[in-house]
Amino acid sequence: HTEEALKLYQAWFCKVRLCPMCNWRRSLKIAYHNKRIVETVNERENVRWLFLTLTVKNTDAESLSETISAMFKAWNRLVGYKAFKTSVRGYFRALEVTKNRDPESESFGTCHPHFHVLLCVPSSYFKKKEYYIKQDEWTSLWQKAMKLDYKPIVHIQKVKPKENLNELETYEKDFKKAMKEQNAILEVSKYPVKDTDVIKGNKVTDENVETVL
DNA sequence: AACCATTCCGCACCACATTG
DNA sequence: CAATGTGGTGCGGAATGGTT
Repeated sequence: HTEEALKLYQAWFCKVRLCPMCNWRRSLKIAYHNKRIVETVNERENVRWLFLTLTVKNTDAESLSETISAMFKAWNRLVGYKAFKTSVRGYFRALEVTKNRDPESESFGTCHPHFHVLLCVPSSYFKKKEYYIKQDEWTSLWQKAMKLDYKPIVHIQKVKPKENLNELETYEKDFKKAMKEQNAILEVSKYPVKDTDVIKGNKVTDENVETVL
């Protein structure tokens, strides 16, 4: 349904999901790719970019792989939904897994897999009712796709458009900034079900964010 | 009819191994 | 060494069937 010219490069980091070095090397390659794609698309099409983060509750190490494959399936459902198809013209999706390394924390050792998604939407996304998807709707779409019995933490924000297309780095900066902000939000966010599901900040998170773009 | 879930299949990509 | 083969994974379209 989406035009091929707008299809964003897609990748999932490292088979050994928790290996920071593999992720790091890989992400450098992908970052370079994405920068070029975003620039090219901006030259040809009048589009905006959104930054979406999809999360689930923390999981223990044993069920991590199940959770992740459930997330992939859920993602496939999500992109099939009407709302998504009409509003989104392309995307880049990255899986990130962080681990709570704070020995003081109740949720010490639990894993926190989540998707970071760069969405390409029409420039009229915010104006047209048939395009715009509110944060609540993103949340319920993700909840439905994941078949969750709780409200997942979902965050969406726009990447500031820069007129100046020559500067590749502007998007890099904006994207980094968006990631940092969203991770800051994740760090202080609680899931309503249990307080042991609080996501605590840790060094690994910051490093991963730093290296994704 | 519209929307969504599910399954199937071919394809692309990648890591790794084998071959010439 | 490069070229080629192979298995695993996810994508994406088609088809099917269920639900409203």
